[in-house]
Amino acid sequence: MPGMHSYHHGDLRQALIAATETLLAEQGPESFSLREAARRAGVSPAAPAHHFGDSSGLLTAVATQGFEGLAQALREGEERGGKDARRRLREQGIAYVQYAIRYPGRFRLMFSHALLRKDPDLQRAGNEAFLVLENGVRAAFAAPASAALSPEAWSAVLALWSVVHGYAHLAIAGRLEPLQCKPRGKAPADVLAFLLDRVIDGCVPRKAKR
Amino acid sequence: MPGMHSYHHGDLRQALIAATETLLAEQGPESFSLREAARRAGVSPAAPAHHFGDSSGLLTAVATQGFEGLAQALREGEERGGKDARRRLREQGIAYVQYAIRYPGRFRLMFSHALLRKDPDLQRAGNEAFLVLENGVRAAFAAPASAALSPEAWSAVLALWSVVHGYAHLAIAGRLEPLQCKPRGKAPADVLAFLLDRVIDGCVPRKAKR
DNA sequence: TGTACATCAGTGAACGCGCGTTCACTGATGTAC
DNA sequence: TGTACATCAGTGAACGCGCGTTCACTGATGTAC
Repeated sequence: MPGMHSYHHGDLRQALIAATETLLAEQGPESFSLREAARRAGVSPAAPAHHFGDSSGLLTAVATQGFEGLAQALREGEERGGKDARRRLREQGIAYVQYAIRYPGRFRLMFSHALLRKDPDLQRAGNEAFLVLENGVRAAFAAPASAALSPEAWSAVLALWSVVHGYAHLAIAGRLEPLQCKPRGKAPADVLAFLLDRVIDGCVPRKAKR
Repeated sequence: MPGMHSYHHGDLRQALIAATETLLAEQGPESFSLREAARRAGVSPAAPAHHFGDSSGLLTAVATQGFEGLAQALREGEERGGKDARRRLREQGIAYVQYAIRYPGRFRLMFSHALLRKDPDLQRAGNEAFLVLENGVRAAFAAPASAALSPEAWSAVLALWSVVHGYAHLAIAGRLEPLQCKPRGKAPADVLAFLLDRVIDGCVPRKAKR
């Protein structure tokens, strides 16, 4: 019954995840505390243990959802790129950076190895996101779905991941703000798009053989 | 007099910085504690306050030295590249990643905005490192030292910084290990060099007009 | 050269704090008969 | 439909911990005369 105060919460699991997201958005993963999350969810400090074991269990669940959301964002971005494989890669890259900037705390948590458990769900979600990129490059190299990628294709995967990951971190850390006045007359979004096109130029063949 | 136990330490300031470096190497910046640093330096918990004010003061001093070391490493790397401007850029990028991998805790601290003070020395040291990259790109574009860089050149600066920064973070976070078996027959160092060359191909003109 | 004194780096005890986790418990829910 | 009981989500008080910072102090150093 909604609105009722009851001894049992109903969906404390999701409520704790939501509270954690709020905390991450406010202060980042380093200063997260299990007690504060419980407080935000209106529940005693011992309650989370029933659902997540300990602090890292809750954070791992949040990071897992984070990777699922990232994979989804990448797929949507890719779709926005239309039919051209290289254009699809560019849009996927933009989506990666936008996701990181929109959810900086969540994004940083997702790569904060020390705070997370080794967990099969987390691993799966991480791989899922990575596969979107890998398949995007696969398409751009016109490589068959089952075969191993060529060293050049792997290099493209790594370069693209590195460049969006680095750009995202620099943006989140506020390192790009002092530079944004320098390339005059370009909106920040255009800067990233142009930059990605240059990297793709260098790493992905313009004409894939069919 | 060396070896003497004396009421005054002699060079507590550097000793605390050294102790902090040890802690950073062991556990990363998140779990740094001022008390532990004092303990390692063999000094009471209140002593650091005399030299650094508070915790963030000490960390800021360490980060400042870190940026100075990075700038130095970039210059040395660049030198290793010989005369060709594009080759120099590549070696500079390799040096960036190597520095991050060699000192992961220090490197992460340097970009942990929340732990550091706004400090003119820190700012200066950060700019110094950035200028090494900017000047490297300037040379590759054959741009005069005083003029503003073209949008294309700025894009190259951003792309190169992003790619090495992202690669470094992914490597530190252990995200690249599972991939290292995939591009068969390439040593990790060669992978990075090849990747950087591709990015430089895309961003930096092959023939600079003189 | 000797003495008085200011300076200030380092002491160590104490403060209050928020934390993660434990524990015996309580009370709502759902199932077996 | 009603009753007994097992289950288990959530309570709230308590634990011990390490932390950053404060405070009045102490003792070595260096300078003025």
